[in-house]
Amino acid sequence: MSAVPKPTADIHERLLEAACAAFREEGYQVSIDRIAARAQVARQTIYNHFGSKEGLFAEVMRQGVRSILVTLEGDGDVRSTLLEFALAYRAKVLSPDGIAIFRTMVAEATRFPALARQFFREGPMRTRRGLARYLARAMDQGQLRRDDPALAAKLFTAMLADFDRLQALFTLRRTAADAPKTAQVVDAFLRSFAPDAPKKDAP
Amino acid sequence: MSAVPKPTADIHERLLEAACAAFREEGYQVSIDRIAARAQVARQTIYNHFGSKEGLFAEVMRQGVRSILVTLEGDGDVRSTLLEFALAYRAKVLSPDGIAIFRTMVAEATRFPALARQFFREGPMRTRRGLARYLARAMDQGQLRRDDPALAAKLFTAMLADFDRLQALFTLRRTAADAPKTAQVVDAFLRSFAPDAPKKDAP
DNA sequence: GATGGAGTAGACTGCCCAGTCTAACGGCTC
DNA sequence: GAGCCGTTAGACTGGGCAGTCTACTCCATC
Repeated sequence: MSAVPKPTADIHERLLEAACAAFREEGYQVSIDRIAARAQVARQTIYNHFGSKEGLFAEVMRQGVRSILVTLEGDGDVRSTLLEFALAYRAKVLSPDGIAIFRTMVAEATRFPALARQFFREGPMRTRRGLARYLARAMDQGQLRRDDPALAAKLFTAMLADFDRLQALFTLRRTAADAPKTAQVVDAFLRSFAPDAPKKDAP
Repeated sequence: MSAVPKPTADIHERLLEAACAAFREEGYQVSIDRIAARAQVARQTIYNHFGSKEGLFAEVMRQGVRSILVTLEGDGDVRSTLLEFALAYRAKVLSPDGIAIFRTMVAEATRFPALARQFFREGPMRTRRGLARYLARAMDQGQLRRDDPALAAKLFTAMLADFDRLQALFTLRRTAADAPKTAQVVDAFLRSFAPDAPKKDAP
């Protein structure tokens, strides 16, 4: 099995996976040889498929950001919709993969400025825009106080991830992304963006 | 002046400064030779002073985290105290230096786990604890709703920095840390943590 | 069974780097 | 002026790495 693991077609896939794991564990400075060994592939094969180390890295990061994306579906009430999103968002962003991709992209942003911008657009910005659209609708329907939806989305995602991400990045310990904590954050957000005054159904 | 810039005593300082700038601009992988050239010093001198590249790096990062710290003094009302803190905090954390130190420490946290932990303790944790103490007092005095001060501090610092920091890290453009935006965040925080109900002086 | 495409092993080039070592320099004190 | 200390320039060691090149092996197709 270790002698003949070559269905010859999905070598590309295998290579991407190996490179992904290697870059996550060791950063961009991992050597091509180590990636090749990991994928059980000759070094030259990597150059055949991706042209250069930079090409491989770019492909891996583009794939990585997609794997972290979270979308939100809004059918229930605002709180449960936001809570569901919050749980999924934290699960992705604080996962070992999410932290590793974040770390690697931060580290290499100055070396690959275009890639870093793309990462930002297709990661944080995309999430924020989707969330802002939802919040805008909720504001229109009077379920949230009228305010800048983009600002609200920024603040919400910030509250969900920031401190725990710092902790994971620097202490290298996985953060316990437990549901009660997440609910606390959702409620703190809702308190700040609740509709102005309950004049209609309260005295 | 460039031929004899050697007061022979503060070579140590000059070295630290040069290393600081070099690490910020190029990351840990900057070569010792480049740092030496920058400080106009022989390579051997670096080893005399710091023992190794790692020793120099550790010293630079420890100094860096201190330079970013923000303390808060609470004499005025809550809002103006928090606003003052918020402005100072954003100015430090989103400054080119703040972003560069953050980037470097994130990138090297796996190589220097002990240093990264120290960074976290003496940076984000310290700030959060100071802020939490202040918030706890404000809660005791009824100026803020009773809640977990540590959580409130986490959320506040998150709202202040997170999204703009991402933007700076990935797009490499400096974020406009303008005062109105900061005030918006402070007010969003205060809305969420305002005292429960104005039962005393309102009907 | 010849051809060609994809993969492989490994040698090789050219480069960079951390850290050590040596010999010399300059200033300081006694 | 002898001795010492910190500094300096540069050679040197030992190592790693990206990317190229060559010679070879499969394997599928025709």
